[in-house]
Amino acid sequence: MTRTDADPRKLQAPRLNRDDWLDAAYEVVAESGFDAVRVLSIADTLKVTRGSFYWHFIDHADLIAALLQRWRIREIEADKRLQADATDDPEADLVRLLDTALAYGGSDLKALRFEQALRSLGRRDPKAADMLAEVDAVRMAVFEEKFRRLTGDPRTASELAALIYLAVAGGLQALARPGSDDRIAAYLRRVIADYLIHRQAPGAASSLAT
Amino acid sequence: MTRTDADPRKLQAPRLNRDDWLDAAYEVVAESGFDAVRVLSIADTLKVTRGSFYWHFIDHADLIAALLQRWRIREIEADKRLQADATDDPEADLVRLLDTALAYGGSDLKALRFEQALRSLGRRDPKAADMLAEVDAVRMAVFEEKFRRLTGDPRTASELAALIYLAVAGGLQALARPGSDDRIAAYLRRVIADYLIHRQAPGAASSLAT
DNA sequence: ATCGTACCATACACTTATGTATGGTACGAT
DNA sequence: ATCGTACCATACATAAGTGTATGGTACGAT
Repeated sequence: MTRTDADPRKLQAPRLNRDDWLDAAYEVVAESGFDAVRVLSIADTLKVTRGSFYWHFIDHADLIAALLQRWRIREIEADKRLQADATDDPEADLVRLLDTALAYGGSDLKALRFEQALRSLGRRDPKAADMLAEVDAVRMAVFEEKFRRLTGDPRTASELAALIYLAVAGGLQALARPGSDDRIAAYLRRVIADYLIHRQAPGAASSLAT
Repeated sequence: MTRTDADPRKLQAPRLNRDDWLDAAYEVVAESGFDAVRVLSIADTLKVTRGSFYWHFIDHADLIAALLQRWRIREIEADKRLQADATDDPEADLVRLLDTALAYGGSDLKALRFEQALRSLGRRDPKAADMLAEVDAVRMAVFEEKFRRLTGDPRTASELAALIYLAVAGGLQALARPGSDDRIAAYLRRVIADYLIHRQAPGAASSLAT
């Protein structure tokens, strides 16, 4: 009754762990980018002093590294979950994958903003760039597998997967803007479904051979 | 002979002007983002002290604002130049526009990186976001005008223009990565030319009406 | 020749950030 | 009951950055 009220959920638990700090840092990154991650300001929002931080982390770089690692693990596991939901209809799977990808901008906007900040970091930090490349490859592989079962040609499959990934990335960039339109997502969905999944690009593979 | 050698080009001119500072800041932004713009470090690379800076600028915010303004003016003028090169063949114009846009990632990589950093800033700074929206609108209008002459329908034209812009934006994001492939640009060019310019999406406009 | 102005250096005050060292406290285990 | 440990506060040292005030210097104009 004095301090640590035995409430079921931590209401204002004064004691923190490593993940609490990571969560708070995650918010800052999604809001203002990696360069805005300050130990001092996070400590303020957590209602503790920096003494807490230097107990859970060795230094500032440790925080950033842990944040990247946690993102990496979670994203790869999310893709594993997506691949587990496969049916015997690759076409339906592709549409479903596209839906989840495009819903990224609507449902989990914070995660999208974090990833954008991470891509911004990746242009300077090689470690971040490597992680992004790895996660990108894993995600593309999900699309690629569907296309391979759909078309048979592995080369066309990898190219189509890359193209979809690029278009969705560009679309999400726009979707993350305030005042963005649902029509963009709808239009992207339509065009990709019509052209890439159903019709395919005649001679697209050979055009790359040159 | 003592100091200001009358060489045709400024070799190591000790005296600077406002644009020299803007140029140096531009480099920093393209390299490490807006958050890395330090008056002190730029003064070091320019081989002067901060006394020079506070002569040409009133403060740090002034530098950033001037940098944004200069970018804005230049981009709008570049688009005016593009629109001036119009022929009577909107289809050929579109292909040419696409070429210049995709060459963006290859030829002027520094400008692309600057713009990426600017978009990263735009997620926090409303002024930067406004400028980006304005320049985006101007660029899309260039595509839009071609599509309007090509299709006749203004609605389809604006939607096609938006889609091309998104796809190119996503593609450039990937093209800016080290070890990126020319094949991505080639493939994007092909798909957009085939599908959007030549064939068009049947029923694409009506799909957006719902 | 000097005089003003444009440009820069120097020195100071202030703020914000990191990292470290050390002491304090609550809480479960024994 | 006390004891260790996990967690946090406090205090200190240091660094880096901004902004300001003021003095210095080169250079063209007259």
